[in-house]
Amino acid sequence: MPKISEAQRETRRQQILDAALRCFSRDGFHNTTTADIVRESGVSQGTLYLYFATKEDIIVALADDRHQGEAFVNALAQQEQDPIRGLLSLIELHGQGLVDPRRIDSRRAGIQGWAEALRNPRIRASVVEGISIVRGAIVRLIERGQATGQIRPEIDPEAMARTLIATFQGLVLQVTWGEDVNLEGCGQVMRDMIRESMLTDAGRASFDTLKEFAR
Amino acid sequence: MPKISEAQRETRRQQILDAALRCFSRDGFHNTTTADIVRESGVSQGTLYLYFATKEDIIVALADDRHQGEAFVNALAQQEQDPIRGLLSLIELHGQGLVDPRRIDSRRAGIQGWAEALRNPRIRASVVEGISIVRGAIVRLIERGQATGQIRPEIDPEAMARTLIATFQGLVLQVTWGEDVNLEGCGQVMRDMIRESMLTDAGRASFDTLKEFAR
DNA sequence: AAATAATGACTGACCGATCAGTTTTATTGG
DNA sequence: CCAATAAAACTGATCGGTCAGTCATTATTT
Repeated sequence: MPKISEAQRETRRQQILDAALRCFSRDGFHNTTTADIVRESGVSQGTLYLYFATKEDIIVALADDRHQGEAFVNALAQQEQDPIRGLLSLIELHGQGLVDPRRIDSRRAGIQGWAEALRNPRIRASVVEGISIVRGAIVRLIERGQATGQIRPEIDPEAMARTLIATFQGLVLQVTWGEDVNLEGCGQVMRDMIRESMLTDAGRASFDTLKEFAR
Repeated sequence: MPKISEAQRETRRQQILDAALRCFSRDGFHNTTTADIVRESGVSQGTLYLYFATKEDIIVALADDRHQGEAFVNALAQQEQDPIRGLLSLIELHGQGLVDPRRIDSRRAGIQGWAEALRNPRIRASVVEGISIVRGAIVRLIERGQATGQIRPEIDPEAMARTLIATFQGLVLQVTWGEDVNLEGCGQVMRDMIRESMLTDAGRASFDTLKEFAR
């Protein structure tokens, strides 16, 4: 008979994951020892292994956790009536995540995960899945915009979505390295690029009414 | 009296670096042991430490080596008479590097370096330096284009350069993870974005005459 | 023979994972 | 309500294995 409830167990698990995220952000996956996570989380060495079979499982669990936020943000964007509005809000939300100081550890560990994804199939699967969620959301918004005549029909939604995501990924890198990025300027560039290369006249009309909203 | 010439010493050094690059690409920095590099390069454990004081020094040396190629490519782009042509050739060259099978190890180790740059000041310095070389080249091309009236004066060269570099970085990630990226499509998107959002009518005239060249 | 280069067995430090023992708590029986 | 009990949770010292870096010795060249 279980001594602790499911909720208690989940709390404990999160406590370990939170500590691990801080450690990974500070020292990287490989320079973080299980002893570090134990110290940071306050549980014992043995307890750690009651919740995760291996150190790698902790990393994978953190990678999988990221999907929740992504799925939420995308659902939000899909709700918008106007697909242009959906696109801009998606960009806006990702832009906010780029500078939110509460997400520093998440960004830093995330980049570690990008490197780890090269060699670790479980992490690659998790990373690729996360991106495909966002890409799918963008593709759907673009297709809706093409259906309403706001987005040029010759645009390839998949290629456009990948390119937009790539830009965000690169900005995450540069910002997280601590470079002095003029994010306001880069956002302006991205919005200009979208407005000028992606939208029809009708789309630009929508875009311009949302300008102050999307800034 | 030295038994080997400077050239011999350099060859030996490169032999170690080449082996290390293959190992880092395959296993990552942290899962590569000095014994692996020794096996792959054919030198002895002791010799390794005659050429590099620490394993970290090998990583830093590889990071620094990347600048040579970048500096060369940028010099090439600067030589172009027409700044639009310079920009497109820079993009073209980076695009080629993205798919060149001979550069797989370099791309994979490079991404490892991006993660490592978060915690290792020497690698961060090297990575940031490499990017600033490319950024500087793009900024100069844009400024020249603005001087000739081919590029819109309201464009912020720094922000534009950062955004373009960010896009490439993200594409490097996606391609290197083995995702099925439609690079032709993404290139089309990028060229469209540049043409529509960055260029004046005069600039577009230049661009269009180069279209077949740049494709 | 003297200086430099190369070698590879070795070592001390460290780390992920384990497990025998301890504590906590829900349930049971009086 | 209060022990008694047993199951589950927790603990932390310990261990087998690994690895970066060393150094006494050997090889090569002038």
